[in-house]
Amino acid sequence: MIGKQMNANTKIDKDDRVQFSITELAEEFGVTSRTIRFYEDKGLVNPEREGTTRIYSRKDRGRLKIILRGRRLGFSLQDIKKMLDMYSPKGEPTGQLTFTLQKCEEQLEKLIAQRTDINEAISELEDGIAQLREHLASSDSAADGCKKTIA
Amino acid sequence: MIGKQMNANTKIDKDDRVQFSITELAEEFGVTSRTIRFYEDKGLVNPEREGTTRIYSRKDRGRLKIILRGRRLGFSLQDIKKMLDMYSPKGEPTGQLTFTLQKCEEQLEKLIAQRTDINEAISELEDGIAQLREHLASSDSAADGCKKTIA
DNA sequence: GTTGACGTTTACGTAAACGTCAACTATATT
DNA sequence: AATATAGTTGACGTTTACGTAAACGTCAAC
Repeated sequence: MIGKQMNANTKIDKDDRVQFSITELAEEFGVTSRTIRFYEDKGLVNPEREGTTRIYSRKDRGRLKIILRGRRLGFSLQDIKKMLDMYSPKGEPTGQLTFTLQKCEEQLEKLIAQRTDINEAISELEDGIAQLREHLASSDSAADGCKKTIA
Repeated sequence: MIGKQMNANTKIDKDDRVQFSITELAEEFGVTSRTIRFYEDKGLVNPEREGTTRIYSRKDRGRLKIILRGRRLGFSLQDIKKMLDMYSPKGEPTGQLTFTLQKCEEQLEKLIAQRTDINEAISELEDGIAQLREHLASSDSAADGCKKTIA
């Protein structure tokens, strides 16, 4: 196995690790190994191989971290791939930074717009709930009022 | 056509209409007619037919309104269907009201959770953007810092 | 020498909410 | 009659991010 220990005097402590197996990373990041392989399919990671088995370096692990953060922030895998791709050839990261910055700003706007929508929806729902409660309180056969609340 | 006028002295003004064509409703609600037919496929509306042509009553129009509001509020078509279904057999709307109320409360919670997530994402993004701007301001070959910001 | 844990590939399945044809019908106008 | 306009059905396509078998390899442990 990769994740245990190489031999008796190679003491390796959790975070100084150099190699990781797919399930280790999967567990660490709370995803399935299928997910990680999927990211590979999409060209987001490229671990070494020992035979057919994937071996992940710390760089790979870092990329995974970035990928998952990107997902949390709502980026598509495509966008994340672009950011990652533009990053790798070192030298002039300005282009990449600009690109990433732009994507971030776009995403920020999207999120703000979403928040606005959600806030409106929340208000509407709160109103609707209040009205539903009224109807339930005075529950006779006030069937018509419902139309005007939610459904 | 249905939407124009029946004859010279049947003057019908926009909102007092009794019948609507599919494209009228589509335009009014900003969806495509395909969408409306899709809702029918899913059992959410059931317009009359004149031959094969769909004729929408004001009730149908009302249902559409509800459907679209439901969508805006983030309900699934399935949920909307249930609310609508439970409503139709008049008599004791209490069950339906309770159901709808419950769904609304669930949805409200979901939305609040979403808002929380989005707010966090927004914060992260704002921080990230700020850092990216810094890096771009002092753009030498500070390629390593990027990892710690976004990508 | 078998068990079990872990790994692999290939490939089809899923969910939601429609979009996009294609091919046809019906009505109305020119 | 021919064209224009609006409507219809049916079926397949789209998107995203994986899930879920199937069928098999590998390696250490018991």
